[in-house]
Amino acid sequence: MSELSARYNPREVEEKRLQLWDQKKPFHAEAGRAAKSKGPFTIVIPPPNVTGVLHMGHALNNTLQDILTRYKRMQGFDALWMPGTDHAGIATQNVVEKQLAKEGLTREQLGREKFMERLWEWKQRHGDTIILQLRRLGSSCDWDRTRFTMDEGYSGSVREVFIRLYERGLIYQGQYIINWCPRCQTALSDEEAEHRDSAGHLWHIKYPFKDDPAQFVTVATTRPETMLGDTAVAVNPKDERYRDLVGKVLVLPLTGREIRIIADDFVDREFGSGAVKVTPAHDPNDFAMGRRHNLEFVNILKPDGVLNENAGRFCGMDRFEGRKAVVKALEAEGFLAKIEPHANAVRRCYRCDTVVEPYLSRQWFVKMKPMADKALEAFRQGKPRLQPKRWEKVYENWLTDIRDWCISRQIWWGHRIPVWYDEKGNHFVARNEADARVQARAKLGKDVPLVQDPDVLDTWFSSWLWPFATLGWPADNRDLKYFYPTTALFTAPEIIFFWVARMVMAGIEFMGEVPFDDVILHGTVRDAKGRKMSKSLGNALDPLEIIEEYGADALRFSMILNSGQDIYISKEKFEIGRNFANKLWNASRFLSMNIKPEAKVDDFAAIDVTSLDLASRWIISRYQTALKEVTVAIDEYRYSEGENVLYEFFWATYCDWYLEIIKGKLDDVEVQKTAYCVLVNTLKMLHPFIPFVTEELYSQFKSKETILTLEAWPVPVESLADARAEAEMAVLIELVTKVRNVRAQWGIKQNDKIPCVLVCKNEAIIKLLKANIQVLQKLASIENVVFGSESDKIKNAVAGLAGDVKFLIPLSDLVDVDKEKDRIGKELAEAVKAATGLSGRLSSENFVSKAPAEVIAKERQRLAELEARIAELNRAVDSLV
RNA sequence: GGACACAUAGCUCAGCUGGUUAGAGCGCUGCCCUCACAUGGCAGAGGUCGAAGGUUCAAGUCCUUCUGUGUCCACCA
Repeated sequence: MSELSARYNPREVEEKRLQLWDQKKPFHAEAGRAAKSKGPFTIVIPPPNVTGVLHMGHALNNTLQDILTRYKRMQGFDALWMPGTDHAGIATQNVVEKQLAKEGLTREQLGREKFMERLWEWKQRHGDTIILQLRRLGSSCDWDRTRFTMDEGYSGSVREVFIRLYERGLIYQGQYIINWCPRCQTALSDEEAEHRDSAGHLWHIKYPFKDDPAQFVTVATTRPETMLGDTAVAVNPKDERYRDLVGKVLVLPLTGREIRIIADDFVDREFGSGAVKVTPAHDPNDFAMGRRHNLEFVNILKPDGVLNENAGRFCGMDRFEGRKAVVKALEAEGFLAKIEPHANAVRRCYRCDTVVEPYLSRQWFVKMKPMADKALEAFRQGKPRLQPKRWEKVYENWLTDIRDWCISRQIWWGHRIPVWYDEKGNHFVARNEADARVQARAKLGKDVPLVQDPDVLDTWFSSWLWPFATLGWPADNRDLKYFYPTTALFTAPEIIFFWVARMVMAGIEFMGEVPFDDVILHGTVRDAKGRKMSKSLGNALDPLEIIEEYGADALRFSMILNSGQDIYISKEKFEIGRNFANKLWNASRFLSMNIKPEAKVDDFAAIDVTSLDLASRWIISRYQTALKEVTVAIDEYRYSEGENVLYEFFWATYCDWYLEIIKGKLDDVEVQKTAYCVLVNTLKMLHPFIPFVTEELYSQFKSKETILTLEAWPVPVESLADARAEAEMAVLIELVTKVRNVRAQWGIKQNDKIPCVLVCKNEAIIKLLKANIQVLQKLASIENVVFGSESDKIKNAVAGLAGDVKFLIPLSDLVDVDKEKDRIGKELAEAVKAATGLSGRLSSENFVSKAPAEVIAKERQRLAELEARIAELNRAVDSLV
């Protein structure tokens, strides 16, 4: 291992490791493959969209998954991490359409077939890129299983689900108000239409009565152009002001259409004038009212957001242009009562940010309530758990107030809806056209021409099947049985509704089981100023650039160390990870230069602990603690904490103290063994976090082709915890620090060995210091140490050393009064608890009143005595100072 | 309009069920290129734990109110 250079070169090492992993496929999972299999462990990747390249969010998300997967694999689970990508319907289609636009083409001009070819080309090129990038990050996915939501097999699962849901009465087609994006020209689900606050206006318009044009009713609206589609005015039936007017006829300005005043409970008497214009074809509430009152539905918009012939003289105008024109006309003709500023939330397309129109159209829907109820039932039994817990309420609320899911999209990139129509509009839900024909023949008694529904399914209608469709469902196979349900899902809170909740529903519906035990919702990656990283803001850090410059380990390490709620990251942060990897490299290099082959043991059982020096017993004990803490932290998904423990242990404890101490003791083979054993096991613990450098170093010590993720995770050994060694080392460390401090203050150079008198009244401590005098001398750079416990002895000692003595160091071993007080208080609480069985705060309500008075009195008496003793100690301390 | 989260050193954050002297990294100051590492070592300065009350022997930690910041949800025109 002598070829190790003084500086760690991540690029070289990572390339080498990636090649090895590619060859040996150590991440392949199958039932019972692990040496001593502990059973299945499964994660499915949140499939990245094929639209883009790896961003920091992916880097975080996949690092988290990789940490757990590598850890579980080391623990002996058959660890499967299922990779794949998502076709991302609208998003991908938009990107390719933009590309076309540059060539001056539209998708209609190109035609469906040619356009789809372009999309598949895009997918071929970009789908593989992101997978490659995930590999460079170190992700230990079972790459041979990589799935794509539009793969043939996967598409079959999607069709199957549609058909089964239809057969179960959970899918229906209907004419409803949906969210329509005039730019994408497709329907959107409620989740895809995001509310965004905007400063708008409230226009008050006068609607005159037919039989008395001088009188009018005033209505208010934020979208004045929709008045062209009004077919009623509604008031609250309990509203005194309008009671007598219900049923009267008004004349709709600008159109001359006669509309009636209706009464409906929906209307809020307090808002505006208390009268509402009703536009059943362009507002979801009005739509409902329209149904209740049998109103006419007047659609005034074309799919592209341009006013149609129903808009009369405004026909041909864009909706926003039309808005201005309508207002102008109303004003000119005296119908505009007033305009006031009004803040309201406008829905926008989550893919292109265009203002969405509530639009009347025929779409396919999934009836959600029955599935949501089952999901709620499971949730109440604790499945899945969400972390952090606060998201559970959000999740529960959404399921409770669920609305039906509009799943048809008027785009081309996606799964074609498996429905065929005949000329009369009968529909046949079928696995393929041949089946549809069979159905049609059975129903109609003859062959008729059939046309498939031109629409495709919402992209999430395929994503929600991800945990089982990737395993081959509906085919009943061994993998599906073994690896489903999965263990944990790592994702961002933004997609709890889009994805997480729906996966739960699909999992229960088709597999009879919630698809994961734990859902870990991690934060968003932001820049140093707290802004979301995005291409348009220009503040996005490119993970690949970071990998090039600092290494994938550095990227992973720094990111995890910084992960709190949200992650604020800037380029300099990656130095921490880079430096840590370098430190690890150099410590290993140090050992490789100083250790005999026979000292290379990786089991503590091979070390004769009884013969070990204090520092070695101490580092073994500290290692045990670190191991336990890291294991618990990973089990509880607190990775940054686990990483922090390792960082502290390895750098501050192992390198800064232990390695420095043993530099004078390296001729002792047992010490060599200890140093090596702790290092090698620390490499194992670090491996899930920084897989490249740890495996490289590990294999340098072992054989070149060792795969560290297949080695066993270390197991703590209780008997190696050594409280005495820890206490003794704490004293040594404190003393050394103190001496160094004094030296620095007195301006003594670090290499200058100086004589020294240590003053201490505690015989046990003096004994300890004498036993470890070499360590003391080395680390504190002192010599001719004299211990003094009484003033005359000190005087003699100083006299003996004559002019050489630079300073005296008194070691305080006085009682810490505050600490004593705390101890007494705790004792009191515990004593009362022991006597009464009650625990809690010693407050009047919840503790004292429940505990028998005499117990409290007795304990309080004791407390008083103890406090008196403290007062005494206080005086003693004061007199010493 | 509803729900939630956060506020700790100049900056980014730890601090889990209340209990030693509130920690780390970066930055800053001073001294060191000491034979693993200057992507390093040693030492140091810097905090009324957002504000005000309260509970407790004990509060950064629990309760109430306020202020500030952020996130999610929402069919009041």
